[in-house]
Amino acid sequence: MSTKAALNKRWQSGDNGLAIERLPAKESFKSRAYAALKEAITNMNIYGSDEPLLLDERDISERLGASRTPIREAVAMLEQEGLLKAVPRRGILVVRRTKAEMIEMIEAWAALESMAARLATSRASDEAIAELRAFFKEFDFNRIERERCDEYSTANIAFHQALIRLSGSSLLAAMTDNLFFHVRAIRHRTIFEMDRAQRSASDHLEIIQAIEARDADRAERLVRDHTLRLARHVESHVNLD
Amino acid sequence: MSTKAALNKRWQSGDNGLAIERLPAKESFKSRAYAALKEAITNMNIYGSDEPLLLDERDISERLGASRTPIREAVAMLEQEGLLKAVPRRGILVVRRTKAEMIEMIEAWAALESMAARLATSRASDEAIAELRAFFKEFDFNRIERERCDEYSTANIAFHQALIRLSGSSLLAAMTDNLFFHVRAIRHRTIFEMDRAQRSASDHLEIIQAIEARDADRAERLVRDHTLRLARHVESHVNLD
DNA sequence: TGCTGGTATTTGGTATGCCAAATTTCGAAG
DNA sequence: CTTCGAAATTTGGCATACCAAATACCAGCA
Repeated sequence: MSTKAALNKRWQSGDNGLAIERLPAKESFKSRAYAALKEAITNMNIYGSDEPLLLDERDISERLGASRTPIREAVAMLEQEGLLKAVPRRGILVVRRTKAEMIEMIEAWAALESMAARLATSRASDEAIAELRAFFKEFDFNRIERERCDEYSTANIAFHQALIRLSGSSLLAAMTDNLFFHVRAIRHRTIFEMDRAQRSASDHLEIIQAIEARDADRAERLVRDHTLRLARHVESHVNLD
Repeated sequence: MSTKAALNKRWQSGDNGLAIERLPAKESFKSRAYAALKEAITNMNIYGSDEPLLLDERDISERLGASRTPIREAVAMLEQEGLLKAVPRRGILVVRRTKAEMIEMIEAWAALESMAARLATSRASDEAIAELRAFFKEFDFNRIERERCDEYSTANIAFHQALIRLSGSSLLAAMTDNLFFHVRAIRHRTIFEMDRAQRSASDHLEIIQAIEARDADRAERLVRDHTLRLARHVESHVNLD
């Protein structure tokens, strides 16, 4: 290979075993705006009122100290993610999910997490599963009593996330994280209802036992039914729209 | 309500029974660029070579007859979707999935479609299921022989999409569509291998029968195993990376 | 007082231009 | 002929300006 040719493909596959990555390169305004907006939306009580929640590009760009361009790119990403919706000449509004959509999300969650449980039974190490059990101990009813339900809900989801990570599939983790984001958004309105359906510590214990026993079918079924039960609960007890 | 107050909430809920929608409002360059780029990427033989596939903002904006701004927003969306990756001072490259990622996608697909099958058994009408069977007839082995495998693969995926739509969940449909996009991308390289694992018409027939019999557990299991079989096949017979 | 029409303002969409980082070019040195 | 490095070029990130559509405001009329 001539020198010239070598130069021309300088970074096409420079894989010579050297395990170094491109250095962090301070993240762009676009990325920072994306993170800031997502964070802001997360901490927003989306379902607290019925008024349309709308943002203003110029206001955001001012507050973040950047021009509108990177903000608009961040908004485009969040729009793709389904969190925002830019309406021409109106504003950028935070999307509210309907009850039907929320139920679909919980069903998708049930699908993904039950698959994760199945995969975990054949892939997770005993040690990793043990960590799950240790994690589970934190879901002590005593804690539930004395801590804010809001925090408990967060911890509850963390348990499910830990379970999903046992599958070793980063895709299942990513997909459910996105679903959890939306489901968590209605916690302000439905925290009490949802927790009642979700905090069945016995369910969690059974799930862990099934995974420990490497019983794929049982683990999958328990997780699926556990989450589908939440879906049915939301269907009959939660009021959105 | 005063006139002023009425004006202030003019479009919050102007629902007075008049069944007219906001007129189409010609889609923005951003949307068109997004569609055009996605279309282009779809028709691209992503795994046909090992060279990095990179795009150029200025070139694209020229060819689409728009400025770089809307193109950049479209790219940001496709980046969020995982199809592109903009690398500063390098270019916008089309993301290639590793074999491990591809397997994770097929597993997620198995999770979502098996849930769809379960839901379909309790929600789909007999008529809708019948349509599925009619659709299935197109998957005649004779056709397989005489048509291009490429087209067959597309039709095969269409069958799975039809099944998923039976669930009535547009979310499951959307999530799997996205997965199918990626899985289809490697068809050029692995079409023969993948079809061998997927074209088991008998599997499809059994699935339909299970749904017709409203046997949720069986339908779910058949769909799951059918797709997980593809995952294992890809794992052992497909060469990526 | 209440409604109407016109005007000023707001707001997202798009085009342009500049900048810094990274690459490529290319000529001089060895 | 290879190597080296500085200049020229390329390329994405960002800021700014302008536009058209839609809204908000307000004067004027009934």
